[in-house]
Amino acid sequence: MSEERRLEVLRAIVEDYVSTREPVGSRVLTERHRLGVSPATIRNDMAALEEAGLIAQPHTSAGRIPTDKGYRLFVDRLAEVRPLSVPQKRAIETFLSEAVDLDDVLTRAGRLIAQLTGQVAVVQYPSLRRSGLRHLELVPVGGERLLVVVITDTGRVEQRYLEVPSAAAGPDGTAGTVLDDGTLGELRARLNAAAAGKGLTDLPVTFARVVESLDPTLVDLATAVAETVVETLGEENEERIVLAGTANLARASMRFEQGLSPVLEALEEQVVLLGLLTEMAVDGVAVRIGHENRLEGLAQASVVTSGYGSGDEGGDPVAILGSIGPTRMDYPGTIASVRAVARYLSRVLPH
Amino acid sequence: MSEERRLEVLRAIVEDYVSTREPVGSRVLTERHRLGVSPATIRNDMAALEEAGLIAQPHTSAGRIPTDKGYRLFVDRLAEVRPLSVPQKRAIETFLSEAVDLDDVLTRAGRLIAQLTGQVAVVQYPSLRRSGLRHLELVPVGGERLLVVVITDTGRVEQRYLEVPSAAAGPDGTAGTVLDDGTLGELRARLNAAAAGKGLTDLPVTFARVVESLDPTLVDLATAVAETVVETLGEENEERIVLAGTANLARASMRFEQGLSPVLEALEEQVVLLGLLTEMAVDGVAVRIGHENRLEGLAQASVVTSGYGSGDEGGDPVAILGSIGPTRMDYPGTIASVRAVARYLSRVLPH
DNA sequence: GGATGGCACTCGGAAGGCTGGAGTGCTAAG
DNA sequence: CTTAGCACTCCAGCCTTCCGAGTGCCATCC
Repeated sequence: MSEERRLEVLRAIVEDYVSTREPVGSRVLTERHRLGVSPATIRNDMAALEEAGLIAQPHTSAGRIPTDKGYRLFVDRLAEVRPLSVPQKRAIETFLSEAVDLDDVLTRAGRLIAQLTGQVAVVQYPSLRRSGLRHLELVPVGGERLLVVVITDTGRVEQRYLEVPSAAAGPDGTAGTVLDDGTLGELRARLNAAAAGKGLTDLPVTFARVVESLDPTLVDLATAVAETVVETLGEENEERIVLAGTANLARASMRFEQGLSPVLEALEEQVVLLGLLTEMAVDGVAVRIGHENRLEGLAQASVVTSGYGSGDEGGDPVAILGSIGPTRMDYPGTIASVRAVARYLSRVLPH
Repeated sequence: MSEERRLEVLRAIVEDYVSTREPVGSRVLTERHRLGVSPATIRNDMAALEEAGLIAQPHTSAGRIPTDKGYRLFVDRLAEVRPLSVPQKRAIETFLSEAVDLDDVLTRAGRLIAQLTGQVAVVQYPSLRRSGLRHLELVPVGGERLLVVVITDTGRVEQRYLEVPSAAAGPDGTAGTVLDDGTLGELRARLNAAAAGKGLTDLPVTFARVVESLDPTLVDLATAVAETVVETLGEENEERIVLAGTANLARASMRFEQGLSPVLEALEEQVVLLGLLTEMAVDGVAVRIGHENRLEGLAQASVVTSGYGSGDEGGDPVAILGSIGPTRMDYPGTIASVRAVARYLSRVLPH
């Protein structure tokens, strides 16, 4: 009863079950996989695999299906990486290169993954907290409001409205003195000169230094702007997520035993989903199978993710993307797709 | 056989069917609705309603359900407007006022509608083509690229990268001469001064005039910028949509006879969905019932929309939002929710 | 003439029973 | 260790039965 063949049997079971969606029995296994032994032998192996908790039978006298643990072993040791085909790679490249801005890139990445895997895709926006400031823009809006536009290293653009602090307004109550183009231009120039390239950690100090050196009438305004910028970059809940391919879910709905509403619900809880993603932040590809996900709703689902935007290899990735599908998914294919898109994305994004 | 009572019967059927999801028979109708007549009488009325194509039976010896035509009549003549409760209104107001920027407002609006109606919500981004330019920002990125940030009347921020035309670069091949802060600042100032508030129709002319008056070394660059801006505002496919409450769909999946995949598919086709929305553009609330939607996938669904952002009443709305659910939806409730959110949105948005 | 009560008829869907086939585990033999 | 044979289990599909809800029509009443 060679250990080796037993694993081969496990692989066969996983592959068959994934492609047919039916519990697989000893007979079909021998027919479809040239294992060189008879069904009876397979049955012995299967008994051992079941003993080890790698496979299970839905009911007596039914075929076997892999358990979460079985999938785990398959992914870790049995799955062969299957690189994408050249046309596929080319498709990714062209489709992504057609994007006009960051939003567009991420949306397209989502659609790509959804289409390649036939599952749901999740793409997290580049984390603001890990981004540096590229440029800061101040636009007066109406008399008393200022639009603060923050452009990050990663090409993300965030905007916040700011009520101009009343103390900054002229003595007659109008804000004319401060909000004219010249003053604002100078403030912008100073702030930008000092802060360019700096990240969340350095910014407060940097800004403080700039504020000190300013004309007293500008201090209040500058402080408010600085605060807004730091807040914007520090906001945790402002993290965004793109979902794509929800329709795929419905099409594959029979694959989820308990219906797909728990899954859809989990997907709608963006906060929770974000937690899941950041938890999985690694540079390479990570796989969570079934109950390995702490989320109730995803107990029947597996999540395949990869970090992206970590520059040219190494370092913490700037955000995560991935694909979510039934535990009985095509792991090698999904992993390949997710990785491929993540890599291209890393290359395309400004770094 | 009074006409009046017959309509009353129709209303009763719609209301019962919507709340119970079961075909409704003559007996329960008399029990639940104090119509003051016997089941036999109701049966006569129902025969007439069926004759008129307003109701139908799924099978012989089953109760009646409203047809699309029946719902239409109900919506047009029978439904009583049911305003939202005060706490509900307050909830909308506070939730929307907490939003930090446009993206956030629209996302929140979507969630609100989804939650209020228990259905899927659709929110279209303010149309770029109907927006005026509020501010234009030019940010140098690396040596040879320029980030063009366009901020519209409606608070939408769009960004485009622009390769600096080589002719604009200095004779030595570097772009230093043109892309320094001073020149750029001047260009920005000129363009902004000329273009502020102008819309898609006026911009080309305006820009052309500015370009004429510029230093010859700047002409190429300015032209490129102007082109980018006009392109950005004119792009039709760049229209965006926010979806919310997809999970609600799954929860109500049994309400769709043919499963929900056609519906989900229709929702994923953003282009198509946009077409649907723009087709329904009216200032007030519009309702499309079942087959009135040209989309195959939405034959079992109804769409309730409202324009928003049309300033203080009147004029074309700047975009559309709405809710999509099964034909057997709570029309009065949905209409009230959609209208309420649209109104608050119109108020909150910069105009 | 409209409203009503009575009655025969229809039909969908749930409940129960039966059967075939796929699959297992065990044992004994190679 | 592998294999063939065999008895056993159990699901899934199929058919049948049966009940209740609901209808349509007719004769009757106000």
